[in-house]
Amino acid sequence: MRYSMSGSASGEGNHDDGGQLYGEDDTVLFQRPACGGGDDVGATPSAYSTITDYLQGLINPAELARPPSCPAAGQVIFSAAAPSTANSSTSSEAVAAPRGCKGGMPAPEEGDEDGSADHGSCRRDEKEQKKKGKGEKKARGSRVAFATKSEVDHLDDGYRWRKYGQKAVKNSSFPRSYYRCTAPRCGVKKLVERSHQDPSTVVTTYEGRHGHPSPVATHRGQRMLMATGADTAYSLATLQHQQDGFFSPGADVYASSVAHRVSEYGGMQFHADLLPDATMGYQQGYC
DNA sequence: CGCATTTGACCCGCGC
DNA sequence: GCGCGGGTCAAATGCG
Repeated sequence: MRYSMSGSASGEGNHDDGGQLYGEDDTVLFQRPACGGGDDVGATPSAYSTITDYLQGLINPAELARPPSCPAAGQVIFSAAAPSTANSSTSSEAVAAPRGCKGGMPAPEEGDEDGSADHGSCRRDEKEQKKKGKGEKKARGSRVAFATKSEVDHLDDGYRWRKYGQKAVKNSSFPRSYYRCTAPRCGVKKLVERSHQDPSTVVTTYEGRHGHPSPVATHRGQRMLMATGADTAYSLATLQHQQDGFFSPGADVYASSVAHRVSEYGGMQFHADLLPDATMGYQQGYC
């Protein structure tokens, strides 16, 4: 409960130049195109337009793994990253068991008890096991990255996260934060970092899938209400623009504090180079 | 007091 | 084999 609702998330207001798609080394930088001249929210958004959607299992990473023919406009940029290695892309979207790790990295559904395991003589073994579990570093489950314009690093996506680490990453002046879902038996992790190319962009990479409902959603009783933060707010704002009435007035109000700011910004970027494992990335509204 | 965050240390994989 | 970088652990600390 310590996580404050980051409804204060807001766009910076500096528009992307947009319209470009260029590579840097092996990376691909997707940048928002003008797409329809300013108000690019004309297209019908995908039903899987938000981080929340993904977290709720509405987005199938396998779906993300293949470029959409024409993604909807004005949504959160996200990319799916198959658990591929730098040298091999043999893994599919399915969670790959860590090499030789006994028991391996527990699947999110199985949970790792979030460190609730008994402390004692076996701690070392546990540690080693977990360390070995890092073997899955290159053979992870599905990863989906979202790039979001936000001032706050940790966007509230409706789930409760516990920060377990922070590291300075190479080629970036911003640290990367590591979060784990606090729900018992849920091993979902997320990495949050700012784009070194656009500090106003927060790249959130989700790893694994929640096997439980969002606490916020449960509390509010509405799926869309799980959506907070600029990312989803942006989507909501987009929906508002379309006046499709998809979400409830409650959700409208809930997100409006940030949505209007984000929507007027409207620019998001996805930096593939922040996601080494990313096999694809696209920005909705690119068509 | 309980829980989350911070932060230095540690481990592992990978490239050279 | 060694060094680098990423990811994780866990004790210390902070906060409500």
